[in-house]
Amino acid sequence: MQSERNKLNSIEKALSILKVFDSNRPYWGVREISSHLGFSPSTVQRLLQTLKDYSYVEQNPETRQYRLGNIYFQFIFTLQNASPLTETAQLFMRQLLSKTQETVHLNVIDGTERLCIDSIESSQSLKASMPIGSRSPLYAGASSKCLLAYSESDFVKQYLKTTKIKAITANTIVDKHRLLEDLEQIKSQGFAESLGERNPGLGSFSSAILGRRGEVLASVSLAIPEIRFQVDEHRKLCISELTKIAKEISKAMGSLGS
Amino acid sequence: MQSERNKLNSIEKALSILKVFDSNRPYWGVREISSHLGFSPSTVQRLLQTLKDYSYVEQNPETRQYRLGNIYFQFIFTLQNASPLTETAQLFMRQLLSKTQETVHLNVIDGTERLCIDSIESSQSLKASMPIGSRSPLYAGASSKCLLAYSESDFVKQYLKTTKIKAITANTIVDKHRLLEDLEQIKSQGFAESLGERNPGLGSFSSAILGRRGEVLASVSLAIPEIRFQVDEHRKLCISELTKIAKEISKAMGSLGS
DNA sequence: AACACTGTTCCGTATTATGAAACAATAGGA
DNA sequence: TCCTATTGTTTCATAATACGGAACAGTGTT
Repeated sequence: MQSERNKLNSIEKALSILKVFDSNRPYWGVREISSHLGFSPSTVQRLLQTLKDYSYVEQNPETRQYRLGNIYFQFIFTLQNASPLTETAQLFMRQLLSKTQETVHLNVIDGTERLCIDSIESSQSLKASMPIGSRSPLYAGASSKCLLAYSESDFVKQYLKTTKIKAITANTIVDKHRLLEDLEQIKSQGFAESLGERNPGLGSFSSAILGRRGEVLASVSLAIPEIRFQVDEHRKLCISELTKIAKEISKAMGSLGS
Repeated sequence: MQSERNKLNSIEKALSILKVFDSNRPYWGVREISSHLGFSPSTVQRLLQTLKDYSYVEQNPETRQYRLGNIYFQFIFTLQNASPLTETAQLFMRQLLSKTQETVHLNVIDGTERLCIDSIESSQSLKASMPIGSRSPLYAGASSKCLLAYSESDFVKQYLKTTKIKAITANTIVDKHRLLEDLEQIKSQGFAESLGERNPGLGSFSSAILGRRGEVLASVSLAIPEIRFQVDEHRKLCISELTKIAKEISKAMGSLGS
């Protein structure tokens, strides 16, 4: 792949430039990007200028360095208002928050990862955080396992075959057979559960949202601090409210029910 | 400018294509975009293909139509974790939510509009909503007026000269002199206030976040349903907590204080 | 079966993106 | 103060590549 030396057209170059901006390195100079990507400074400069004109990047007038622009907020706004999923899910997610007082989030499969596409945080002092845009591998955490459990078996097989499971915490399920058993249990009981598979001290319940043809569209989840996750009464409340609301969203999305 | 018929390079064309996707029209076909923008179908097709490779758009395998992709969640994640503003503000915003139980949001000036870049929603049954990415003109609503009040006077003059104020609701301040008086009052009392200037039944308080050189970086705001906005005790609590926290964020951002 | 739509591919040409080099502006030493 | 080593930015001749008309390949309708 990389032997094909930079067979990129101008669009690909522009998009590659946008990709270099991340949390670790939000600010970049022209020549930094140039040497990082192997494009000439003038090319980088010209592309950045265009991207700047369209608000995809901003330039600090003092340091002259570039960072991401504000246009992405627009796209998120569109995604959350135009996607039938997010739109209908939001009402129900709020209900779930008010009933459980725990952080509620919505997740989809993106490539081979779970992607959080919406999140409403608990207002308790001790609560789990789950920012929009956060990702995790599909084998760790209730939301991930739930998405995987309801995926087509071909996809699951392929995924497990090509994925090397790395323990993120001591509780991550690293054995593929145990994981498969877990997926079966999730389907039979209607929800996924995890404790500290990704973050120590953090528990989670998750239930699937299914579409018209029974395919998995997303998973709704509750992220719960361990101290409350262990309280039996609270567990029961969370599980029952969560599964109830997941069914309601599924219905609203056209699912025919089980 | 517009007489220069479509003097767009390929990048500009690609970015123009992305712009057609909005809440009103989230799904587009190749030829629809083609006739909408005046680019040839083959050009649109080729550009969409590239954008698809980089997750900027997705294609529905059945309808073959295109919609926005998932990459924007990544950018938002970066923006919220790499921007010193959002990062430091978030902790304080949560404190403000738990003390007032009202929806807290963070806003910046983007062009000639207020742009909401972060939001934590109240978990009360009756609460104001303020989605990330939402916008309003700089003359309506507490958050907007607050941003304007602390902007450089040259900018304010220029803005008022070039802007035609349209009443959004019956309560929108349409008189420029009254607006200027309001801005003065905001600066002297340290917070902005509005009731139903943009949405009937919705009140709001807002306070400015200032940077090292005293320039306005953002505004933190509370969005409050009118029924609670009118309760004197609650008003006092909200105002005092809001102004306190705005000062703390400003301090954390390097402001020298007044 | 013919038609009217889609999205997609092909291909020769002319537009346009390209990178070396020059320019401009800044900061830090000596 | 001058020199150097950095920046970001502009220029320009040339080579590369983006372009659109036309053809292709599906789909659903008439």
